[in-house]
Amino acid sequence: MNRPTRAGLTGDPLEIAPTLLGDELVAGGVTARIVEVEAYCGPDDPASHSYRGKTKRNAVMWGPPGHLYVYFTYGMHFCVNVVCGRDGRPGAVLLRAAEIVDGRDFAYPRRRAAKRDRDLANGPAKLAAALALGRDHNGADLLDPKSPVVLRTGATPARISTGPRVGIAVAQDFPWRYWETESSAVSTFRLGGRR
DNA sequence: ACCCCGATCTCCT
DNA sequence: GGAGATCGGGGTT
Repeated sequence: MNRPTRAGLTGDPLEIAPTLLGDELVAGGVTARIVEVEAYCGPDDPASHSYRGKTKRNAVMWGPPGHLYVYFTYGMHFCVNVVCGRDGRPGAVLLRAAEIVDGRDFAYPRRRAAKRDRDLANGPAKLAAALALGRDHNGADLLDPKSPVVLRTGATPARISTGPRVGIAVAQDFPWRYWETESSAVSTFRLGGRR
């Protein structure tokens, strides 16, 4: 089992994001092969939680790369990001979708609405739910084998597509979303409203 | 105290 | 495949 390096996760989120495709996130008895991600570029990116500076909520993004940034949304869901900023600058890659390659028996009961394998983690909050990730995992070191959630390297997909990020109303011109072209487990696209 | 934000589910077509 | 309902928390005033 290959583990990513801290250096390999340090840099411009736009460069790190596609390299995470094909990697595996392991938690809660489930292994998820990442098939869709989005880059969030800190102070340069109005859609990033870190755009307006450091707060208690987003502090993890200023920490070392390779840690998990977990945020709560819609009053009932969590989404997870891999921190990747260089020199204490905030940056992160949102993990949007994955294929469950191991531990389906754990994932299904956590994803009551999932009818088929590809529904288990074809969205950021679904991914978090399938792996039972939540508040407690915020700040976890993905490179520490003792961590409750770890990352493994996997083969980068042969074909990668890019496009606008999902559901955000700013910076829509930037193709900062990356996905494995032929994966059936990518999320459904929505353009953000407003503004 | 207020306003803004967003992912998923359940129907329905 | 699409539309509408659902909810709690973060940040700022």
